Amino acid sequence: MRIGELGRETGVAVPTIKFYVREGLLPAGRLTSPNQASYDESHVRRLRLIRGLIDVGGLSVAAVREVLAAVDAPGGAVHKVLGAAHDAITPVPPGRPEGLPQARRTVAELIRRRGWLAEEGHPAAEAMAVALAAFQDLGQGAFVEVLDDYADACEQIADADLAYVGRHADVEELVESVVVGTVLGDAVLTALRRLAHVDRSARRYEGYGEGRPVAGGGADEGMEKGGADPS
Amino acid sequence: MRIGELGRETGVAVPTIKFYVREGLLPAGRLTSPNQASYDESHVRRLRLIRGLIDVGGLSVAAVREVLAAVDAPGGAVHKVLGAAHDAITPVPPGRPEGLPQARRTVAELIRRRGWLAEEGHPAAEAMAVALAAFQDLGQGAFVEVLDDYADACEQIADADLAYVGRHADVEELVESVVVGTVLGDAVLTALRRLAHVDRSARRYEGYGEGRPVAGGGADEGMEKGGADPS
DNA sequence: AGATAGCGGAGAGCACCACTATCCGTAGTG
DNA sequence: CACTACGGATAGTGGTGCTCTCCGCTATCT
Repeated sequence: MRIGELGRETGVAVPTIKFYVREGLLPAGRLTSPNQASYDESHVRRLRLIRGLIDVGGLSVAAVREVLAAVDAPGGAVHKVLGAAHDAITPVPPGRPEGLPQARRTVAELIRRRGWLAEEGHPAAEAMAVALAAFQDLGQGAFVEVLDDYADACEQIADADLAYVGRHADVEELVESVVVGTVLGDAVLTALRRLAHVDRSARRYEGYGEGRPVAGGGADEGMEKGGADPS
Repeated sequence: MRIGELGRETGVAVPTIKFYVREGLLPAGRLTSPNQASYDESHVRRLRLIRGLIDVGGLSVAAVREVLAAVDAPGGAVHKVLGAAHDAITPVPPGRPEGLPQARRTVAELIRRRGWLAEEGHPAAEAMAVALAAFQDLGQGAFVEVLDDYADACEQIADADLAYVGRHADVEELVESVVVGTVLGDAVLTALRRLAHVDRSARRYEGYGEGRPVAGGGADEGMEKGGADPS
């Protein structure tokens, strides 16, 4: 397969593919002549992953490069590889609010209370501390009172994620599913949270019946979970 | 208070404040002379909100403008105002994957199965469909099997959020707490999910004890939830 | 054999975004 | 009365994510 076909296959413009190769996101094709190269299914797969991380996950090109480096790393202990991938994924927002040290203590306390095996200085902990400090700055300091509800929910989600991800025998495949599950899973999770908000808000502030009852408007499709067939 | 003090108070550079005023994010100060204006606490508050949404929430300036427009809207029914704020917040990623129609059906089916009072075409539903289609494209179509676990968790979270937000009597205050809770809450939620992943992964792939036991390294702070004092 | 389309590689260019710098004339301040 | 800070406006900056252009070459069609 040549670059044009790769582009058609994935819906990515050819100059963009070249750009990704230059940027080290996508391996170059195998040269068959000094100026002809061939690409295979692994390129298609990798390119789709790149686009997914960028478009849906909202990652920057630089972040994608880091994530892919972690995915491709020779990989010692599974936990380490996953940790590296995780770190590459987790962004820590800028801004240094007033109450950061206090927020860090709140996070450390939460981790302790939960008995979580996580280091205090983990990027995610720092990101969370920044977010909590922002709540504080905005006069919403009481938000910490719902943290345990959030933590409960996150434990459930993490268990579900682990079970899902645990199916993969091959380590490389596992790492990729973790990356995808984490990054795209965030998108799904926030969208679901919005939908749940809409529902709860409708029930509370309308009168249980005013919102259009939903669905059923298009076709009588009876799709169950897991129904979509892979391409 | 003049612009310099406003800047010092919030940690935002004066030219940046001017920029926000030009962009319509922040109302101009009250002119006391043709070329002197005074700012008050509402400006401080609004500016902090803007920075929170941009830095922690990752919103663009344009998105912040929309959100604030919704917050400031004269507001009829509470549910409508919240809906407007919600829509302004929810981004729909670009990219049109192959399986989008199928993914939309999956989402509609989920909403129906859950009995959620949400419209099928809601931005969040669309965002979720895009994310699910991306999973499909990446060969992770089986992810739909954990959707109900995610939905369970989101219902709990939404209930906690509603209870938290429901304290506010004043409508404007309520809307702002919804905006903050939604945008910054996303940041907290994804960070917590990461931490839960780290914990579960450590328990599974290490041996329950290898990870550093966490916390306790800094001081013997005994902070309980809700402890941070507002500034 | 010749025409035509596509290719690999590399550099320059472009559009957008979120600021940031500069300038002007004026206002408040020690 | 010097001096800093201000409001308002315009122009410029740095980073990001592509996109364009050019080159000589190759594969394919007729």
